[in-house]
Amino acid sequence: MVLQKRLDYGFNGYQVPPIPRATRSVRRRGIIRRKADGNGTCPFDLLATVAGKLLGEGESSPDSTGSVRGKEQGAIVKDEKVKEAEDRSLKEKSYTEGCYERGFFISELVSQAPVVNRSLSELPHVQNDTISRPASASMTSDCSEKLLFAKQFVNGESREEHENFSSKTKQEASGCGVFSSCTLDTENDKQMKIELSNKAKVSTDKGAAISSSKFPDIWDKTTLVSSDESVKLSLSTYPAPCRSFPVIWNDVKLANKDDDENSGCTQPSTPNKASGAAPRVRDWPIKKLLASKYWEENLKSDDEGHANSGAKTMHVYYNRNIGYKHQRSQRDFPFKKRKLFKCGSFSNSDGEMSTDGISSSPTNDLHGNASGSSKASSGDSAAAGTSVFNGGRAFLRPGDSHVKFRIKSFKVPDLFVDIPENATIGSLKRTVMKAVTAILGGGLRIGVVFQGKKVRDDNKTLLQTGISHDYKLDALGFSLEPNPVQTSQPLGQDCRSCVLPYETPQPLTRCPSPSTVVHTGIQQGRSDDHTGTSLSNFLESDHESAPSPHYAALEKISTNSRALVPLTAVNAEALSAVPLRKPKRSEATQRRIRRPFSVSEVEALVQAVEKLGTGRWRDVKLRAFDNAKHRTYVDLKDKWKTLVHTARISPQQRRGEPVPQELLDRVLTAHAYWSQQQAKQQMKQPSETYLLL
DNA sequence: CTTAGGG
DNA sequence: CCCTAAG
Repeated sequence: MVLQKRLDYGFNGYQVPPIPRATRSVRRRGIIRRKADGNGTCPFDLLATVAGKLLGEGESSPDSTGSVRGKEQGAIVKDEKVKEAEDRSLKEKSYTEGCYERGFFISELVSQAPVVNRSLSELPHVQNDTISRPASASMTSDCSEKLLFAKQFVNGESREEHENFSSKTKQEASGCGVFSSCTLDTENDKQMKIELSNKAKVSTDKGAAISSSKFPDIWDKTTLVSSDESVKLSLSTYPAPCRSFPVIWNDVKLANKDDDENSGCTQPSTPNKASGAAPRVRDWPIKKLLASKYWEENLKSDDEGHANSGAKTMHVYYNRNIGYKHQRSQRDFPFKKRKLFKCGSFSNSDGEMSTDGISSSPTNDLHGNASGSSKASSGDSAAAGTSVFNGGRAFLRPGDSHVKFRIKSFKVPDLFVDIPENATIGSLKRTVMKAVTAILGGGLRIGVVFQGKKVRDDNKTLLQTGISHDYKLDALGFSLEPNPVQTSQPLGQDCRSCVLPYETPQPLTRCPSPSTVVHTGIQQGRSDDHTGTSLSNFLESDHESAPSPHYAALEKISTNSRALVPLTAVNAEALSAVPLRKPKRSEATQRRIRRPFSVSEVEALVQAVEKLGTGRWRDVKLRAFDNAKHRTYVDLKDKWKTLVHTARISPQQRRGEPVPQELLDRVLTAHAYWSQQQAKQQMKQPSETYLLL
């Protein structure tokens, strides 16, 4: 019936001429303008009406009658106002929260020669996850990387404790969690016991001989100053040669908990900006630019120390490898990539091991450092990135020649977890699990340190090494190191590519030092992102979809595992100081979830397009999907595109929820009609312009 | 911000 | 769906 009716009208019914584009303000009142859309002259209106009656749907085409039309308009107009207001508030809120959630992560990577890229996807254990993560984790072999963990100081009380992470840094709750130093502890305190015969060989990788010193640090500290708010970022960096994989999980520390009373971070809703009102999104670009300027300048001039004059200071984790003394100049090879997730630093020189990792457990370690908290230890030990064993203990078994080791726990490499704020706890767990699994699965190998020295010779027996049943208990240690990349490493360089759970390599616009790259990442809620881009994403994120207690998640985890240390969030100002990063879709920017159009939606879309044409998606959106926040006009446009395509292909080739042929026919019909209209318009336009000229 | 298209 | 060039 319907079809028949339509045929009756043919295309002659398409009388609705495209409405000339109006200015935005006018457009806002689009509904009014729509009045001009032929009073029911549109064949589709009639069709709809007829169809509606036939189907008993009542009024399926409000536009068919003036009265109904009027109602609709009024309603829409009103709704729009409300909506706009709501949107505004929503956006603002989002923005605020976004700033809050944002983490700040800067890493610099300098690489050299052979580049070995390794993407997570290559790792069997790592699968696409719900968390947004960098496209691919890539690492350069033989590279050194700098990583800057920025911590934000809220009240200018930052202390220049370069070596102390646990300084009273003000943190903000951020979506990013830096797991610094989380001991992988076997559940229930089970311990790993390894029993080896004295003849067993110590297996270590010899190749790892490149010294980190090869990549002198170019700048240890830098200060970032955000232009408008005088926020300063004191950044410290440490070289992180790939060869060493930092295995560190600091105790989880919830962003604001201990030292953040002032930051008010715990309350997401409280903007942490000193300036007060959150900057408008539009200001971003400018701010970013300005900030970048400062940034660069500061990088150059602030090598020696942070100019800590700003009221607010971004503190950065400072990781310095011990014995790292080379000149920066040596480090000017082109960098290849940077990633959000930094490959931890690890002292390369043999002796350094001993000073590095410290077990988070109070237990006396081999090093006897017994540094109280892991956190402190990680902070204290310059090579924070270091991974080290802890609790290595030997059991002596008088009778035999076997040596028993009790490895209480291994530290895990730094992990950068970026997860939408509304992700579930479960997904967070999975995310962390995957990251850990990825690392443990293939990216690690064991290093052996004996009496403060790294035992490189895999062929030596324990006995030869001195690890006998009567060796000093505290002399042996193990470390987790990045696994060398099997495939590439022709030169035998020992810079193992790090397995990066999350990556964020990106061409930097430019860096102060030729070889240095500062990579920053800012986390974004739900829509993640480490960049400004994310902000917009964040704002646009669909709050309806899956809101989840982000903080709660962090809290919970931290409480349970004490492994979460949210990356210091950066406030708006701080964010603005993160310019070096090309807004290229940040890691965090996760793709919106796919939401197949339902038949009813298609119906609505078709109907709207029949009436409005194919060039007014915004109006289509307003008309038919005004309350479907997740459907943007671009989405509608895309859907129409696919619909047209679908209608043209054979039913067998179609996938997904089948769309009624009837609708597809209408699609083709309407598409053909409007295409023709468009063509006509184009024909006319030129001539008119021509005439005018 | 919207459109229009390519990816 | 995303990304972007254009307008």
